[in-house]
Amino acid sequence: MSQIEEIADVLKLLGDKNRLTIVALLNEKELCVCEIVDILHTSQPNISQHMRKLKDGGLVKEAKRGQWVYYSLTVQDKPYIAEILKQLPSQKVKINQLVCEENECCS
Amino acid sequence: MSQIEEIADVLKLLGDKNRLTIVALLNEKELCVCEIVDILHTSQPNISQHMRKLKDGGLVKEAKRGQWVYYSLTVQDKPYIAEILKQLPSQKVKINQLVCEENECCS
DNA sequence: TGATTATATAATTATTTACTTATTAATAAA
DNA sequence: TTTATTAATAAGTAAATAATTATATAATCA
Repeated sequence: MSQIEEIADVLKLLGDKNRLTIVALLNEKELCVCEIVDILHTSQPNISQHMRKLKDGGLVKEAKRGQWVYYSLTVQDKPYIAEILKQLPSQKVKINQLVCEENECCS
Repeated sequence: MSQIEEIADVLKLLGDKNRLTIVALLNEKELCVCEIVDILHTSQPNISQHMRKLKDGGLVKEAKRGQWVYYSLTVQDKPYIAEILKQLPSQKVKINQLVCEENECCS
């Protein structure tokens, strides 16, 4: 695959509102699937499938701990993604809301 | 539309091999439709439709001169696109090949 | 004027995509 | 061991997308 094609595929991954929001969230801290489901208000299988695409595209990695799977960004090798992340609004509020509902998920 | 949604839409535009190549080409110099058709080896309507999407997304502008329509980039307001352009391989060779076949198109 | 060239638009098709629902697997807790 | 909880997978569906083919518009030129 050509270099342009590879970059186009990465941008296609980020060209989806839900996936771009997930990446913005993970830019604040690693999160487990159920936390992302909570924040994005969509179904667990939907998020699970988005995470697989992001993983296949090399943008995130997973770490299983207990019954939870935590995802984190692996975009250090792609400087243009850092620039995109700078443009995205802070997700701190959403992350903090999670902490306030600790008994709901992943606590 | 949210800020994340707007950026996702731009990235979706760039997340197509043909459109990303067009943007890389226009980063070298403005081009008319028939030149882009020549370089990308696809049909004129196909390119025309990609150009409309890029225009609707605010990434290019058009300038009609004679029977030709020249397109150029309008991405000054989006710094993250500059960073993406830096990662793309140079299109100078393709542009120069165009010049060598001057009697074919847009000459 | 009529022919040619450049581009856009319309309609169609095939493929891809995001999402839902249902099910499975794995871990943990009662 | 039964019951929850977390996450992944499979199957199905509806919508979006890229490309093709055919046609229309507009400018230039003989």
